[in-house]
Amino acid sequence: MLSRMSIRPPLRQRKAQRARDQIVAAAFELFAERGFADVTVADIAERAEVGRTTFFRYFGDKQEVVFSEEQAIMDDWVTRHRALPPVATPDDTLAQTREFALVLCREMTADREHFVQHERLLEANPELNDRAMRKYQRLVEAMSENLRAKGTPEPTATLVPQLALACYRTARRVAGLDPVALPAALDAAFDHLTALSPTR
Amino acid sequence: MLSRMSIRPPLRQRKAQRARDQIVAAAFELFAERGFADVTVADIAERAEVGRTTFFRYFGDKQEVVFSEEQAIMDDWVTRHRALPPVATPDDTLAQTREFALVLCREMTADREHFVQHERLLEANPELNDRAMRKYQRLVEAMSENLRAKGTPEPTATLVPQLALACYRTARRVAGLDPVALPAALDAAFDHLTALSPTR
DNA sequence: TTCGAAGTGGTACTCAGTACCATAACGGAC
DNA sequence: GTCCGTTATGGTACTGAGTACCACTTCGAA
Repeated sequence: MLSRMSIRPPLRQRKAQRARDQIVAAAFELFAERGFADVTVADIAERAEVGRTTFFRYFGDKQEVVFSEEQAIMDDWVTRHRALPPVATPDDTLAQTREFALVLCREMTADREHFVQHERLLEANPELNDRAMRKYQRLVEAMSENLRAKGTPEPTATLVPQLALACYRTARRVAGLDPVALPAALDAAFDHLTALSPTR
Repeated sequence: MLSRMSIRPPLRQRKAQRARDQIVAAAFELFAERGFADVTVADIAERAEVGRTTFFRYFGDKQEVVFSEEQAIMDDWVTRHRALPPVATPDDTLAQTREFALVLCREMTADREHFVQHERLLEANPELNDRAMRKYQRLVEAMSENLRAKGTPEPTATLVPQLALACYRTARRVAGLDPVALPAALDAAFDHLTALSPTR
């Protein structure tokens, strides 16, 4: 009966999800203990009680496991961004993007512990930072794609999301690892951006 | 006599330079033939007539050889940027950065063949693109550091170079691989940036 | 219960990157 | 030129990521 009411996914899927979760949990435990570089995929697989092969069936490479949660979140962000109403002028595009970026920033720092841990992991491992940049870049490109689909012309469609990223990086630098200060710093960065004028 | 007049570096250094050049040449030949992924370090070493070990003495990893020239150029850029006169306002900082970015952009696309080949290589290999982004980021951070050293306060010191990067990426997207169109597109991106106003 | 499909994990491989070391080449001294 | 300390070289051997392959198990639907 309960199984008829709640649409619970088939056993196959639940098992897969459990394996995935175990791998992620094992990986983060080990990374916290020894650091990313000193943990082998075999270590993770062993603690997660799966085969080494299985690890690679769930994650393309060792780095991906670090971003396993981010991916779903970003997909959600892109979907929500697509649902925003179209805007007419570049200024409105910037305003809308700014607001949206602030929401993302707040969500991203909502779990403060998690945010700090994640950022520390990236700081300690350049390869991970590279990968994170790629993710950000993909997010920004997806936003540009959304804007184009809603009629925003170039170069605004590309430029404005890139500006948002520039503001985020600025905020990230100014606020450091403080998850509370970050949204405010992002807002401030946008203020400084819009305060710039075409000197001469 | 000639050896007394021209200050030619000791044999050791010249040999090292030759080995380096051979490795780079061999690597690019092979990448052009088979693509980055299908060339092993052993292949490169063999064609360059050096040991595999020697390759890693000159380059930290396989990717670094792709950026071997860029590194020296970027160092030069940073030095020249440091030598720029200090400016007082954020608007002036933006204007100076804009001008500087345009110069870099022109230099970067001066050798059109090379530029196109390099960009194609990056497009075909995400890992290389990641690394390139790291390089750009480092350049931007160095510029921020220079600005700070010359008294530019935060967040301008961080924001403005990041904005320049945002404009570059926009230009790169709009102009595609066309090295001639790129500087103009960059200039246009800056125009659009400065045309934005604090709506509402 | 049975059968096809899909997931699992073991074996074995390639290749990047590192450590180590014996040997060769250099450069300054005489 | 000869000698010697220093440094570069490249060979051997190792670890670990990532891939290919495959026999075996488990699931799900009939």
